[in-house]
Amino acid sequence: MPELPEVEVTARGLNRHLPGRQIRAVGLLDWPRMLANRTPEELASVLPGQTILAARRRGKYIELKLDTGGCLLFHRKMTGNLLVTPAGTPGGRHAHFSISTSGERELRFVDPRKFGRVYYFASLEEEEDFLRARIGLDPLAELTEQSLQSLLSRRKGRLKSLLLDQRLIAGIGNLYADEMLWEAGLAAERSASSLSPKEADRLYAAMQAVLSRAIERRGTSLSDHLDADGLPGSNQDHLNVYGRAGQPCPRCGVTILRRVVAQRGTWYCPGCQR
DNA sequence: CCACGATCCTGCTAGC
DNA sequence: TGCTAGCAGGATCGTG
Repeated sequence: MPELPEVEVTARGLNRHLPGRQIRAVGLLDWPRMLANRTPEELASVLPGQTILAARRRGKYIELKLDTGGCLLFHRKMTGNLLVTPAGTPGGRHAHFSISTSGERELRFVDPRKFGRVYYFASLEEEEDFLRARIGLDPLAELTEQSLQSLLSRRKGRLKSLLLDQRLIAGIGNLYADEMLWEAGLAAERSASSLSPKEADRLYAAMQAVLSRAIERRGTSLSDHLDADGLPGSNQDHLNVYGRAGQPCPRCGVTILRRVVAQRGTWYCPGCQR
């Protein structure tokens, strides 16, 4: 599932390929539900002629800024990939949206599970209103030890629920939540407000380390993630707990367990997570 | 405020 | 071997 590192890697790739390219046409609209706030006809009439200025990550969303002041926004959800290919490359049966651009390129949204979504906003204000209601602080660019402390202290629910709540901290999903909780030696079902200042700082450091290492490894490709060039990452070879039930904890050797916390499969080490 | 369940989808896998 | 039922999960919405 694409989380912050996977989305960041993809956004960087798109930002190498797309700025300066002009949209020629919209194609492959076989799954209209993928267009969350526009009809296929609206997109086909408004996009051609617009030039892509830049790509960047917003939480788990990818934003393509356009020269008319609007933007496209993508959410990959579980199995979506955004790929840049030469024009005319066969799409495969799971490509549900594409735009062709100048320079004989094509941007494709490939998503077997069809959960992914595409938004078009005519102005950045419109986009900001949308995002403001959905994404909070960026864990790498905006969150500080102090702001994490403050979020934790105001929240009585489970620690893992807080990490997964995009309105508070934007970008962490199930896999990296488990990995950073393991790194910090904290149990997922702890009440967020029960963390000591020392534990909160440990969580902050773990968050920075886990996310930035995963970006360096170009993301976790357990099943679906590919970068904009169609290449997998390598972080799946460096997971400590996620998906490793029955195997020994790399830190203390105790057997890793799986249970459900906050409605999500949760892998943890009962030996070193308290 | 918080927990829990349902929904959307299809590929994969556990189990018969 | 072949089939099927059930699981997985990000975001959102509804209920307790």
